[in-house]
Amino acid sequence: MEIVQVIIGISTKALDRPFTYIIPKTFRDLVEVGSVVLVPFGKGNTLKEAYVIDRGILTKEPDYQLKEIHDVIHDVKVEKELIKLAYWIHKRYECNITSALKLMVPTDVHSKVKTHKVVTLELDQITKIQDAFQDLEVSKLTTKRQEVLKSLLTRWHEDSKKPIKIPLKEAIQIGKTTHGLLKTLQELGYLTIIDDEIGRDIQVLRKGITSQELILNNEQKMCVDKVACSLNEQETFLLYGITGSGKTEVYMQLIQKVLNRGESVIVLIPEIGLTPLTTRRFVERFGPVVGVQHSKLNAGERYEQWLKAKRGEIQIMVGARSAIFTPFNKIGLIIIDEEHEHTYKSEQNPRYHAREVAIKRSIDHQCPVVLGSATPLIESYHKAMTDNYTLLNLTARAVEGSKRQVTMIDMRHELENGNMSILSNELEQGITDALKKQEQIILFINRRGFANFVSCRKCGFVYTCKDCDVSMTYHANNKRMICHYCGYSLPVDKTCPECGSSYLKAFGAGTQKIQSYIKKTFPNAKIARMDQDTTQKKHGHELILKAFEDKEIDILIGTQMIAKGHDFHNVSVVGVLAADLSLHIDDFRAAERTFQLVTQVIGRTGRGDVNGHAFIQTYSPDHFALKYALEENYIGFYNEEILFRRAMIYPPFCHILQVITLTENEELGMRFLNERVEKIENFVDKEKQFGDIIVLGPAKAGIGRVKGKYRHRLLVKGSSYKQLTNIRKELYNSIDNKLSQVLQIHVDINPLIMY
DNA sequence: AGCACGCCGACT
DNA sequence: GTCGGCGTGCTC
Repeated sequence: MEIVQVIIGISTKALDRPFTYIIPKTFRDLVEVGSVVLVPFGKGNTLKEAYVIDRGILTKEPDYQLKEIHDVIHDVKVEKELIKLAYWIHKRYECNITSALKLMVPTDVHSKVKTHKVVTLELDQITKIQDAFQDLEVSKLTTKRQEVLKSLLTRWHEDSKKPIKIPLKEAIQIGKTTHGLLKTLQELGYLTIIDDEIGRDIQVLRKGITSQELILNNEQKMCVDKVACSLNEQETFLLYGITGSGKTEVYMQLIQKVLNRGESVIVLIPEIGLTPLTTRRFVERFGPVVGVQHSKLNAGERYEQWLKAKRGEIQIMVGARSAIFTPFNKIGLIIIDEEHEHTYKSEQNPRYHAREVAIKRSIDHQCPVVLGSATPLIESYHKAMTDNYTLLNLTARAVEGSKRQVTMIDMRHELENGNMSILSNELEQGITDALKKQEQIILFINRRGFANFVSCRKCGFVYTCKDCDVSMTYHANNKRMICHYCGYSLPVDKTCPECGSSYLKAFGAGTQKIQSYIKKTFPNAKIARMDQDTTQKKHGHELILKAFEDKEIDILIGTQMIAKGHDFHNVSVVGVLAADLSLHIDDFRAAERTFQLVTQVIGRTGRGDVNGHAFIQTYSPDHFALKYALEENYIGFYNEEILFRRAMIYPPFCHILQVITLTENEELGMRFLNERVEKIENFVDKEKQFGDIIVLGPAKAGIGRVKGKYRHRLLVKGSSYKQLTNIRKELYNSIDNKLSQVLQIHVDINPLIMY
């Protein structure tokens, strides 16, 4: 009897093992390793999707009744390489094999959202409708049909001379009608319903002009040549290239070489929503062989991209973290741009790091990996220094021309000189000058909302969230205090809720406050704000960025997201309003993160024809991270930071395991972690060879309470990843069903953000 | 994730 | 006595 081993598509501990099913005769030719099948499961025989991981012949009769495969999803199959990869992820990141396998298949494969139907009205159809309205006797338009067509026509702009396109669902809504009626109208020739295979996002991207290869400078040529030499083998390159050194062109010429060999390329970028320009450049160069994968695609669009990659209809996949699982037959190159970005590490199970997965896949495909950054992760640069990665340098600007100047402003002096405002005199003058010359300005503040916290100057009362241990942020647009951790909000009072005095005052500045201040100071400037609050809508990012690019905005104020690799040519002034904000956080990466951020912001200016000037406002001008960022000296920063990492034993000199417990009972979390520490110490003693384990904590986490749950943290440092894996296993095993109801844990090895 | 079994309290 | 609450355990 022919049988298969399958993994049931339910991510739970109890089902984290193979189950055996019989292959019915009808499916003999269809079922293979990697097939996705539907099987009856459990007492109720509910149909579940399952992944075939093995196929064979039944040798001995089991003591339970075998069931048969119910159906095969024949257009979906997971390649053997990716099944192996799932097992690797399962083992390395300690997640259910099911959730690892699910990474390999686009989500909702079976929800049948494979195509996206669109109602279109071509220009001649619109004319036909209009004629029909003139002569209702001859046309077969019932009142209902007329109404539907009329409502659809409201989407038409006469002067645009473009046909209408409306997603079917939307058309049904606006026409207050049904699919059936629209079909009738199609038969009568008033409209067309088509399968829009690819989402609109991608079509917009495709409309670009094609671009030509640029001429490389010597450094760039050397980079291309070096990587091109290893196209037949696994090698990891770290491409350290300062902003404006032309990394993207290096990527593109390498991609061309790989395409010429008939192989495929995966390009990872941190978050596509933030960098539509980068994506567009790939599409403009390589046209229809480029696929795009990101979080804003719907299930159908994602599935389409996945299939195209599988069928070889596309050869380049540009995407965020999850694009690393693109099912290409033969990968010839993997590129990870801005490799230091923390978005490459998944914050949910499976907590994989795309760089690690990339290197794993490159071994299977025997191809190079290129990690690119202007501010490589300290760990990565260290790997390059110790010959684990091959270092490639781009130290010269690819396009000579504009220059930039960087000024650090000591805000303590501003205060001494009587300037109490958020802007230093120098930066204010810089903005004034830039506005005069019709050049653009970017102001960066790493905090959204209006003010950091609101407090009473009489009694010291501070608005804090009722469920989280954090102060709440004032949002001016709706005059409410908002908790940025759970979203809880309160209307703000005129008087102190504690002592009734009228001395409530907002301290610290967020994007909103800066915006209102700038508006007052520069009343004639066009100002926009870009942060989580203004970009929630689907195309929020693109709209603001586009408006800025089209010079409809003079001053752009924003958080992190404006610091990413945008390429604006008319920006002459950038200001970091409070460079200290990220410096004093409780994380060993504070200095590194500040360096990255300031470097990135500085890199936003002086990109085109206009000379740039970056202003860095700080209360700690002597901090080494800021000093080196100002000098645009990564190597200097690395050399100093690596000493600190070595002395204090932090990555790359150890691995870190972080345990966060969430409990409603404050003591429980602490008690649990203390018990674990005892266990870990015993455990380590027994296996003397891993004697370098260092336990920090347990202690209340930096943010001690979120959404009403107490958070405790334990850190375990050690040189052996495997040993930390063992500790992680022990942690998971120490929680039974009962305990898991009152205590949740999050365990992560080498997290990029600690809190 | 479901579904059934089983052990308790509340009610006809 | 019976109905139904959900804690516990199993699923090829």
